[in-house]
Amino acid sequence: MLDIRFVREHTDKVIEALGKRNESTAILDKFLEIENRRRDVLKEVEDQRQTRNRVTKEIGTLKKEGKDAASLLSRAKEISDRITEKESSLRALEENALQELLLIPNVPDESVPVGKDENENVEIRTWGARPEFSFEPLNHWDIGEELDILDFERAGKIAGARFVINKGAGAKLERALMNFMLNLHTKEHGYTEIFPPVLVNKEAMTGTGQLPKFEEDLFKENSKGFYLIPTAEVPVTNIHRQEILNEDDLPIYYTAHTPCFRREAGSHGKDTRGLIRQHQFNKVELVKFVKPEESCNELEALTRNAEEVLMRLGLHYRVVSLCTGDIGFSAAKTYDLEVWFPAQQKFREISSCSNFTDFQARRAGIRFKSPGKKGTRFVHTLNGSGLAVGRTFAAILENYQQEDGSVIIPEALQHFMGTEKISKS
RNA sequence: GGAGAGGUGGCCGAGUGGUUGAAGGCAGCCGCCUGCUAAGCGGUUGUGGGGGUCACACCUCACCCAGGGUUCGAAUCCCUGCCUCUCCGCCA
Repeated sequence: MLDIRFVREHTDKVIEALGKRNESTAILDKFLEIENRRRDVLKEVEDQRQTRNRVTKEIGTLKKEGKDAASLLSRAKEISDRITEKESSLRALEENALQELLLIPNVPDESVPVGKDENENVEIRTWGARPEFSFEPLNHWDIGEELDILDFERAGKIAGARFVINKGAGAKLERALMNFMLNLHTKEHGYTEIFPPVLVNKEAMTGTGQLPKFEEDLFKENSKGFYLIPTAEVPVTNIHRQEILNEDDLPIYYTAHTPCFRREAGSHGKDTRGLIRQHQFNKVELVKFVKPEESCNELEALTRNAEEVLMRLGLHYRVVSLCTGDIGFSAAKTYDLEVWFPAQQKFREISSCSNFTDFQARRAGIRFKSPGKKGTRFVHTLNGSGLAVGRTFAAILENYQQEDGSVIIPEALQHFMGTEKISKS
């Protein structure tokens, strides 16, 4: 969420940001109206509390001296009643103001290209080259089923659409990818491995910005009100919720491998086949907590860390800077990594790396303190996929498929797979 | 699931319902002192909001797990929730 004072004092900037995002300023107007009333009532409440504190103290003194305080008592009672009344309307205003504020998106960074939708995203760089095939390359789901390493049909039987069973070498490849990615990030990129809960509470979901706006994207557990995480960003960022970190502890780098769960409501008919859009998928996530002045550079570094995975797997990809109309609600800036899918003849998102500036930190109350200095500041949080395992799996099948139906295992993975190739058994 | 105990500042730890934002200790910071170090002496140190200032100063409100309640007044009393710990049972 944005700083209340910033919204109040730089309303023009917020209006501009909403405009760039193609969003109406209606929420802002509503927020400001409530906020102004809140401040008026707050002033009244505080003035009256001050009076009450004075009278109350006097009563205490009189009682101690054994004097009569009856007249003051009735006056104090009167004031208190009035305060109680005002307080309840103040509480309502505070709650309403917060609810509106939670719906206002982050302000895009200056460097983010202005654009309406994904068509105006800007390609930053590409790596590698499209693989050449002497035959018509197959879709990964056909390859996977043919090799008997992916089973969508039976997954449908036990769970439903948008689920998959990995089998044999398919299960092993999934595991190899997770190990490869985690090893790279922990051993070479300096991230600390985390294995967090995948069921989280409402506060955690609000902290990273999934709630209240995107409830329909989430699976909710009914008996205790847990939510299944749509990304490890949620539990891992919330590790430090409501904490004041020491400046010396920053930056903090975490990586986590978790299953992710998404309702995919509103994407009926999109990517109905294959691994691209599943209700459950594995992902290795990168999360950073950094000082504000460093978050821009940290985003570049984080993105490079994710790219390294693709480079080592020898997968052709490009980096795209999302335009203002396409960046996520909580993000100030986002780079998407898109990997080449030969069968579809297009680049598909495989990682999304974002700088959330202080937007999540303010929601989640993650601050830091400099030793010897007064006050605290909000950290900046960043995260990115490093990478989505299912989509990486799919990309490997498609890019490394052979004419005989087998799939070559990229060298970086061979050690984890114990084999150079997956063939039909 | 059953039975208990407990949640106070960066940490430890006090706290008869009325100058307690909170004793004391530790740690930190600033001085002083002592060949150096250690010790010693004095002072100082929470967070958030509102007002105020060029900026300080300063004024004020709130905060002793969270949310309600009792009261003129709550860290202190009552209720609910959350979390932690111990014992029993169950369990991967």
